[in-house]
Parts: sequence; C-alpha cells; structure tokens
Amino acid sequence: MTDTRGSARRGRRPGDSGTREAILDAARGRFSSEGFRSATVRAIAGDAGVDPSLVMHFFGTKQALFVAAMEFPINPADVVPHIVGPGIDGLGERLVRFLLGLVDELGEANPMLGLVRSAVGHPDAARMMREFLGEAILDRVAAAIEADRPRLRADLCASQIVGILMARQILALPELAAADRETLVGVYGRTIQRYLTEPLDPR
Amino acid sequence: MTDTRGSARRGRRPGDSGTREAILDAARGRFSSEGFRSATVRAIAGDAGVDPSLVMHFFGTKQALFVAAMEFPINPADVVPHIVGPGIDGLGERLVRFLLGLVDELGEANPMLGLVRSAVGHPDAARMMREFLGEAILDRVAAAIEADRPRLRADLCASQIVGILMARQILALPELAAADRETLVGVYGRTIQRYLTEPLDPR
DNA sequence: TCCTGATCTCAACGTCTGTTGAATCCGAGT
DNA sequence: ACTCGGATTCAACAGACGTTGAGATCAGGA
Repeated sequence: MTDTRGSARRGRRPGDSGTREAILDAARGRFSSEGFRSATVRAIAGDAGVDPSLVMHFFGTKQALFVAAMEFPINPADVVPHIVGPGIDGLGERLVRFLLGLVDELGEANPMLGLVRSAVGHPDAARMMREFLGEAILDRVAAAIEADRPRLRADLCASQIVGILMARQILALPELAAADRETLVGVYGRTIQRYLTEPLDPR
Repeated sequence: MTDTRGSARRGRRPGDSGTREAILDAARGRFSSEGFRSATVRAIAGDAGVDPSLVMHFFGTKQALFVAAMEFPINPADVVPHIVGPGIDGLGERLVRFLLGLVDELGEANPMLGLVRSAVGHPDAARMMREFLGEAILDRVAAAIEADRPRLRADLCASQIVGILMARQILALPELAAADRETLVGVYGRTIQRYLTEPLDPR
C-alpha cells in the first residue's frame, strides 16, 4: 500500500532498482528447474515482477540471458587449487565433498543443474557444460595428478559427477537423495580416486 | 513415380499401410534426440510422411504417443536373469557390457536417451525412468546379490549408468565417446561391482 | 454390390512463444 | 530549471504449437 498511484505504472521506478539482478535470479531459478526450452521469458519476467520486454531490453535475447544467468557463481581457478593442493591422497573425497556441498548450498538456482537440464537437446548448452566441466575443473585436476590418459580420466570423472547430479537432483532416486552425505563422499570419493589413478587397460 | 494421381490425396492408402509403426519409429527418433518438450507432433508426422492429425487419431495425445514410443524394445525380465545368472563374479562387467552394447545397437532411436532427455524438467518422464531403472533392472540385480542396503546400492549403480549415458551420448565428451568399449567395460564394471558389494559405511 | 468402419488429409481453432516499437516516467548532470 | 537518457510498461506481431472436426477415400465383410 505504499504505492500511492493505483496499480501498474510505466516508466522508471524510484530507487536504485536492482532489477537486473532480480531478473538474473529469476532466470537462474527457471533455467535450473526447467531447462532452456521450457523456461519462458514471460515466466522469468513474472518471477522478477517485471514486464517481459524489460528482459529483452537488458539482455537482448533469451539465449544471451541464458548465458548470463548460467555464469558460474564461483571461480574454479580460485577453488580447485585448494582441493588439489593437499595432494593425491583423499583427492577424490575432497572433490565429491565440495560438489555435494555446493549443490546443497546453491539449492534451486544451481547453474550446473541448468546446464545439465539444457544440455539435453540443446547442443550449445551441451558445449557450455562440456567446456565448464573440462577446462575449468577436470583438466586442472588431471594436470595435477600424474597418470596416463589424463583427458580420458577427466571424462570418466565427469560421467560420475553428472550421474550424481542426474540421479540425486533430477531423477530424485529416493535412497540416494536421502543418503547421508559422508556416506556418499566415501563411496563416490573412492570411485573418483580410482578414475584418476588406477590403470585403465582392459584386463 | 508409382503414384499415378498427382500429389497428396485424402483417404486411405491401398495396402497394409504400417503407418502406425512408421509414426512410432519417427517418434522414437525425435523423442530420443530432442526430448519430450522439443520434439513436436508436426515434426514426427513429417518424418513419418503423414498429417499431424493422423498422429492424434492413432494416439490421442502427445503424452500418450510418448508413452507408446518409449516402451522398451526388450523385456528386462528376459535378459536380466541371463546377466545375473553366472553369479557375482564379473556381474558389474556383464551389466556394463550389456548396456554399452544396447546403446550402440539402438543408435538414434534409443528409449533410454528419450527418457533421460525428457526426465529433465518433466517429472512424469523422470518417474518413468526411475521406475524402469529401479523396478525393471536394478531391483532384480540387487535382489540377486546378498548385501546390506540393496536399494541404495541400486541407486548408486543407476547414478553411474545415467552418467555414462549423459557423458557419452548427450554431452559427447570426446575421449569417452572415442574410448575402446572393453576399456570402459573394465573401468565401469569395477565401479558397478563395488557399488553392489563393497561396504558402504563412511570411513 | 452395398455398407461399415478404419485410415487419411485439410483447414482451422485458440494458446503460447520470443521479440519489437512506441510511449511514459524519472534520476542525474548541467 | 531543463534537458538527456536509461528504466519501465503496454500493445501487438508473426510464427509455432497441440488439438479438433469435418470430410474424403478405400478395404473387407455381408
């Protein structure tokens, strides 16, 4: 009721607005929970309490909004050394613990989920996800260890990490979603550790 | 040029038609490569060389077409005993070898890919995938082994299996897509085997 | 031979989509 | 005080979507 002049008004609102950030937040939420195709500009604008054309005014295109919204909230270059630093021992566990913590912390508006949900049937998003996983994280990890075929090892890790996201957050497999985090850290940590270090030859 | 009377004609075509199967094939292809939302009835009808309303005539609804098209081409009850039968030794490898063989064999029109691609942002498809993976396959495997927390073990296996599909077929991680199949059977087989048999307690 | 019912197309509907253009409003710099 | 330009909304477009209803055509049984 602080709005003195009826319902919707045109033109600029008083104050600093912060509307652009509100749109980005709404976009993160929608893209993360519905993927690129199903998330609509109108719904995002609605969540942000704003007209759809304002979204276009700021970002020009739904695609550009997606790229802006899926920017990762933390810089892998900052955090990966912190994980790799202590050495090979327990590296798998540290990676998994970091991932699960990040997922719980980010909740609904998780760019990783948005990328996974959009990669499906949207090659551009698949490329974004591939590049993020590969160049930003796994290549750094693979470079830190000393083993043969580092890129295949990175892909193996990626396949289990993406599988964790799919199974826990998207398919919501019940026992997996309910499992104690440290149990998962132990089990998946050993898997990642093996992918990084064990011999890869068949038999 | 066997069509003697001009271009498009109404009414029933001569012969046994087999059109229903053609529509199902086209639907499998589209749903598998684009997911439920992005695949359109019009495109499916176009692939089958048919009018969109004929699709509705046969299946009533896009949703019903999806369910019909994603029916699994093999019966898990037939094949799972064949995989589990030889015993615990090498069970993980046999499962992975079967999965990878199936993926290569089915190619483009793979219901598993369709379900994965649709599960994302489409809770009904997620439930279908969950039920298929769980009840049709993993519960049978989990029941065959003797270990604690069989359902959690089944979910762990599912997370790696879904991750393989995502990483190889959808994200198309290059080294993973190019890797020798028996190498993957060895590496992933050990993972599945561990998920089925190793102790799960943290630490 | 005629009738019935399944197969098939055409045209259209209402809705939702991303995007555009013009019009308004207002804070800030001069 | 006066402009300038960014912020914001409204109204509308053109295209795609799933779905519908009516009609045409033909195969097969009576």
